[in-house]
Amino acid sequence: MPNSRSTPLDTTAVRRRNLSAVLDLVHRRRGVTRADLTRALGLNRSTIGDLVGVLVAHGWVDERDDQTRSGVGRPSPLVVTRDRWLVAAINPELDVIDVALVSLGGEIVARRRTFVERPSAATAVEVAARVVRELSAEHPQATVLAAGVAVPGLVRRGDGCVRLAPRLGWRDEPLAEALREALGMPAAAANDAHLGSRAELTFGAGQGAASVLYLNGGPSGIGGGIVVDGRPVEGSAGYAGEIGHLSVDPRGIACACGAHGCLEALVPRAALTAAVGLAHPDDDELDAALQQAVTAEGDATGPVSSIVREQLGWLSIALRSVVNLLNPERIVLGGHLAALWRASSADDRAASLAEALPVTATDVRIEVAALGAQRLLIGAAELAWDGLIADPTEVVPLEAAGASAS
Amino acid sequence: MPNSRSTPLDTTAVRRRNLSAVLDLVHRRRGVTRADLTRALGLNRSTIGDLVGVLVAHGWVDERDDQTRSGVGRPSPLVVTRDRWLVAAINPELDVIDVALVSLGGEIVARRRTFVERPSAATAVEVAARVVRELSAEHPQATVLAAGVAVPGLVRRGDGCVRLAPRLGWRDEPLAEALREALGMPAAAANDAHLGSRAELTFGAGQGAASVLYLNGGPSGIGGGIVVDGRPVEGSAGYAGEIGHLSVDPRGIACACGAHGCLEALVPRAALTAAVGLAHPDDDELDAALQQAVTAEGDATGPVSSIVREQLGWLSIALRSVVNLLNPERIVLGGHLAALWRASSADDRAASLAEALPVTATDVRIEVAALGAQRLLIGAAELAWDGLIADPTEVVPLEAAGASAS
DNA sequence: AGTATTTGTTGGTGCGCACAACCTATCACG
DNA sequence: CGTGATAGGTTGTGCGCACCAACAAATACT
Repeated sequence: MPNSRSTPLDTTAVRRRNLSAVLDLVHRRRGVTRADLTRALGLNRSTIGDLVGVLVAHGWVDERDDQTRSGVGRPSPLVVTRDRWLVAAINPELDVIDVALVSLGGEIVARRRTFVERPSAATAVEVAARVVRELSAEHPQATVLAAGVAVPGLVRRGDGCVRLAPRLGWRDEPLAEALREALGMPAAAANDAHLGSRAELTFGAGQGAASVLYLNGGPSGIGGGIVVDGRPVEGSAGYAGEIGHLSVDPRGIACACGAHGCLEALVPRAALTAAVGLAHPDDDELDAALQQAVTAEGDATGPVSSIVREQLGWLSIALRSVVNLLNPERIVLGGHLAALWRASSADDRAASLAEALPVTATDVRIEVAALGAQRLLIGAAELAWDGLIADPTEVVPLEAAGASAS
Repeated sequence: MPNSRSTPLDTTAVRRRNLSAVLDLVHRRRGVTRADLTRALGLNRSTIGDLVGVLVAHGWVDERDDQTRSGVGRPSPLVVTRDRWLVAAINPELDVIDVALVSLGGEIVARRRTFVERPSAATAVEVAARVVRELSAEHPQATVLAAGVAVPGLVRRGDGCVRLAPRLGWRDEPLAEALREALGMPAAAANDAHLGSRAELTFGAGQGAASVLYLNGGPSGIGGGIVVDGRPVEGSAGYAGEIGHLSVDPRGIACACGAHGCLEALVPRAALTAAVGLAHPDDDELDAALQQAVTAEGDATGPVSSIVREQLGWLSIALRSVVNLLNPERIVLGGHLAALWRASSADDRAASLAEALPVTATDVRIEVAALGAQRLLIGAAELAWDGLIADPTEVVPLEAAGASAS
């Protein structure tokens, strides 16, 4: 049943939701006092005490004294994340399969990069499953409960089927299902830019904002993630956020997607790397080189500055459209778009939203992504955490938690 | 607290939510059997019986035998909307203030159009309040509980302040507040296109879809409403949905907003009315005249057909961008965009999403708005219903309902 | 040391929903 | 036209959960 104002609830849903709300807050803040929880959630002190007790019993969190705090009144114990339960985060790329174990609070506990040239989906699943088992064995005190995959391509909502990943040459691969079988645990897959935006929203440059627009520039194009009222926008089938294929110039050059004048065709990373004369820089190297080149030129008419300026111009047109369309609170730029932004002059940056509607544009903050190279793994972990945080007592029966917890 | 996975609940929230869910379903379907409710909401039969009983006691709904149904088993009573409680819907326009009383189920019970040339906000509030009282007096068996206003302009989220309504010449008018005071009841205001999209979503061409993109073309421009996963997208401050100010051609002509190449600058209603030689046609007249002109020409190179074709071209560019960005399930076109769509050739229509990403474009259904001239009033009523349906027992104490009912 | 302040703890209360058993109304079929 | 099957409303019981109020504990201020 779509578009209903509210879904019905039963009595057990109350407990589930409240446990979930507490755990979620501990997750995003990595440490909260019980007093904080009562204030933030508006529940009764005794209720919070009870809920935290349940989470402790199930091995999700620990309680300990809060040294740092001071002030009148009885000190409130700090509720902190624990490494008893982990999730696996997986990011298959052109020549490497990146796997990590991530704890509650989004911290990477272990990470291993395995080099494989253009893996098939089957190979990727196999390698990922093996590495997850290896890393898991190296952390015997912890248990991995679920997995999330960040895929550079279009992933169908619901079943996590990769409809198209041009960079990897995948087409209609039931990735999440295969991984679920190979690992014997819940697994989910989603577009990498979507997950990047989730990571930035929860732990990075999007923190505190309710509606965020995230644009990431990579070697194969520009992807994006949209967050509205705190919820990621997936679109009806999961393919939302393709900001790279916004039409920016109807008479523009052809794009790999078959259309003309797409943003990603007009603002390619390759143009920037070529301008600074680097073959395969990572994002940090590109960022540094661009800044250096622009300062060296000193003048906005220099060759590198001109390219930066031209690209920023196209980006501004896209930003203007999307700002008018979605009225976001914050825009987060990642990858080469971050480098482009930082290399642009203050004037050009200030002018980037000059053509957007004033009421909308004045309150938008444009920021550079904060999470760097771990972004996709953290985002993939968030995806895996979703189901667990939504129902913390279902996934981990009390006996299991009690049995191996000292 | 923004972007949290779930908000906490208390025990009373269960009742509230379930009452709200039942009432909402009756509202959108205008008549549901108790058996339907049990199935749709997944609650126990006894619970549904109880909830319906409460709604009946508070004067929201009636129960009566369902004549139409047939089949084995005990017949289930039909839960139907009642006219005991109404909301006021208000739509101030350039030269008329349109006021209606709307019942649960979105049906217009009474409507009065009052002609006023370019009213100030104060005048509009005064006239609206007077007309609401008049209509209210003509329906003594009913009570008006809340009001909603559809404003042709940018309305701030939260307080319903009209930041800018160029057509009316309003600027920073605290409309909702003024109306709340004048009427002595809750009042809310929102952008007219947003409310149009809500009306189409609930009762019109958007029914059944969870993510809908709505574009409406009027004499003063193109507005839009976005619905994602069943929820209207307002943006951080309420100004989302300005599809008319999507950049479609960076070298295009200047728009009233100060930018260049906005969709609404390139697809003006005036061009179509001029092409068919009508001065001030309403949407239906324009639609009929366009269809007639195009069929008369027979040929795609005729003058009217050319204009239609050119406008559809620009519209297609905008649709392509937004489809790639939001992956909607359905697109609903209203006003002159509906006329434009219907006057276009089948080939041109089929080609309109040719440049969008195939996975996204194949499942999009493009439809023409279904609700006609009542759309904005129904949408404004929806806005007013929001608060009432969210908490049906709070607004109407039992005594009040019992006292004047029966 | 005494008081004010903040917070955790405990037992009692109310309430909403699930469940099961029972009752009722219709249809189908011989 | 009666009997069985089917669908669905009705009633009473029990459980779970959050709230509340009073109490206990741990700090800071004077």
